[in-house]
Amino acid sequence: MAHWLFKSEPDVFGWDALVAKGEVGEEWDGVRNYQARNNMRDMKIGDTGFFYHSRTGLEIVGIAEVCALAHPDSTTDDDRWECVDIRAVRPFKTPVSLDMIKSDGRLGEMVLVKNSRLSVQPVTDAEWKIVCALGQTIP
DNA sequence: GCCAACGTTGGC
DNA sequence: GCCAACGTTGGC
Repeated sequence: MAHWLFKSEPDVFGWDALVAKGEVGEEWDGVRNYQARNNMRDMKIGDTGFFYHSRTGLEIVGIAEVCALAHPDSTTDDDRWECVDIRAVRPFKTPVSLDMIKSDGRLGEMVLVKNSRLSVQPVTDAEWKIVCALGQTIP
């Protein structure tokens, strides 16, 4: 099972908003970047991903899972753009801040550090375990 | 709110 | 096909 990271500005759509969507989850629409789209095309049902608050917050706050495979983005007629649906799984007991990630030598290769602009990122198994441990959360 | 970094666009 | 100009993102 692969792991990912979804970024969102909490002022626009934060963790609480995802939790409020419950089992049905939320269409992760609005992504207009090929790398991010390709990552979503690679996702399988049940893949899990970190939920990261960008711009305000700057921390990973919980774990989400993919509950619908990539499908056309309903917010555009442009058929290049696709998205998955995700739903909240569990919050982190302790949010893991960008500072914590940057100061942990084992996480220096995370895409979040290397290419912070990419809004949907892959996360390696090793990174997944380390961040979950930092967040005091079951992987 | 600023601005560096990045991706995309479009003129040539 | 190159690359300058532009728009957007996100950390600070």
